Amino acid sequence: MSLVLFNDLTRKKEEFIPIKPGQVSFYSCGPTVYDYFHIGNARPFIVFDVLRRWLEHEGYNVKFVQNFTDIDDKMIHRAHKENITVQELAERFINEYNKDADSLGIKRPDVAPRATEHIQEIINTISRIIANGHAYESNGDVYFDVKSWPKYGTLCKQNLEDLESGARVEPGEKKRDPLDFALWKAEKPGEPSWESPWGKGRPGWHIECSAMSSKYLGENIDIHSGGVDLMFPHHENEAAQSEAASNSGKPFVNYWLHNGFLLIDSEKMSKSLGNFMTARAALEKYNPLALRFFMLSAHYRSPINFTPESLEQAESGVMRLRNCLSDLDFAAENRVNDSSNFDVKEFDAKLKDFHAKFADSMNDDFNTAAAIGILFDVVHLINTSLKENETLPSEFFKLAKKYLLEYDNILGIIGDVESDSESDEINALIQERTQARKAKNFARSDEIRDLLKSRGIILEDTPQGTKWKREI
RNA sequence: GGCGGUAUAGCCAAGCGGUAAGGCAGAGGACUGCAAAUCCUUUAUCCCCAGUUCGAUUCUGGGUGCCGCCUCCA
Repeated sequence: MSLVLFNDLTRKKEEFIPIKPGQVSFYSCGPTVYDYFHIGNARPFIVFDVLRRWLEHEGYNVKFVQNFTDIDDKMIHRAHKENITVQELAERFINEYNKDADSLGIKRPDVAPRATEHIQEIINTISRIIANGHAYESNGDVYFDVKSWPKYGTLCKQNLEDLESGARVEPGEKKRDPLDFALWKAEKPGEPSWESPWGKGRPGWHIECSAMSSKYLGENIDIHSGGVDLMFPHHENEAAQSEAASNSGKPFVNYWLHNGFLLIDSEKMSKSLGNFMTARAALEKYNPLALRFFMLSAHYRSPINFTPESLEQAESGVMRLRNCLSDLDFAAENRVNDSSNFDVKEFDAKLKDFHAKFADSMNDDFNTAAAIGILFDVVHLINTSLKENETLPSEFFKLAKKYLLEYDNILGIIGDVESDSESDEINALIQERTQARKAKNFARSDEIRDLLKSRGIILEDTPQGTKWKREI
């Protein structure tokens, strides 16, 4: 089965056919770096990270671009409030973004362009739109002329009249039509500004993505992703700008992908409701693997509800996956026997069958929830094999681990179970406990177990001895 | 008002024409000094009402509930 994606342009699942065979140009809307990003922002970062990894796994050469919006109203307000420059604010929160994204196991983009480093490209793009007759200058502002662009509204499936009725004009704007949106904003006192053919000013919000995506990916790109709320106006405007600038008749984007909203306790997250949570705060409370598991346990287009219960469930699920891997490692040290009569061929055949199902799920509009289901089937198969066979051939361990790691390389929800620097001390305590158990000194034995438990180390007694693992 | 999404067990969540994956939690059992992990067993008239069909959770129509977008929020 080949990859099928739900394209918001057509509202249908479509077979994914890249512009250049074997290559994917992928632009994902990044954060506005005025604050820590929140747990709702984390969803697109995580799910599209997984899509990117899946494409790479399938052999595509993916060029993944995710921007930093480092100049806009929010940036200006926040910098003013903190009494620092917009640039200082951006530096700080780009850094914080990278910290949190790294913690969440999100691969860095191939290119992470910043709006303020592409002012010239933005100005060029605007100039082309004006030259092509789809934008106009008005007292130092430049606006996109929506009425001149018949395709406007095709992404969000709205007609101009309906959009018009919902449009509002901010005081001080100099638009010809309420639907027109700013490409360039004339300088205001105390705000950062750049020289342009229309006087000093700064870019509007949408134009940076048009300018930067075409610079790094070309005028016609394969995939563009973001949250559903960006569909209108952001992506609608981006498409209009990009296509009006290139004037090539080619679509800006072939596949538009939008993730569903993350709710907190069934409500939209907002500061006024008091249910706002940064990714940083979530990471202090929950394991990153559990956060990823949670994000990937539902289809990316469905809304998901962030609750303490759902995160606890995710943590339990992650533990089950990790237990399998650590049981496997432990058994690999104690129970290898190449003359075991375990049927490796049959095992391999089953794993291959699961592998095909996993791939089918991922290829079916990137159905990570179903794929995780298959992963649990694999885990169950491995657990049962470990249970039913006292010894197993080394080929069994090789295969089991190969598949688990392959899946985790895409999903990133199992993580590393290797022992660490503390292990010498832990092993010494375990040895002491083993002696105590031999002497039927269960009081001491349980004391050691509780001591380690309090440090997040779980002991498990097996016929091959005591194994330990970390809580997540 | 316009556009759109969604409704599956106690909870989370796939499936979407041939009578329901998986996970979490619970119950019983095996194993264990006790645990933990794991294994076995167990838990669903798929929101309601019509219709299409040999057959619908799955398609169509109509309800109802919840949610999102409609100018700078992923």
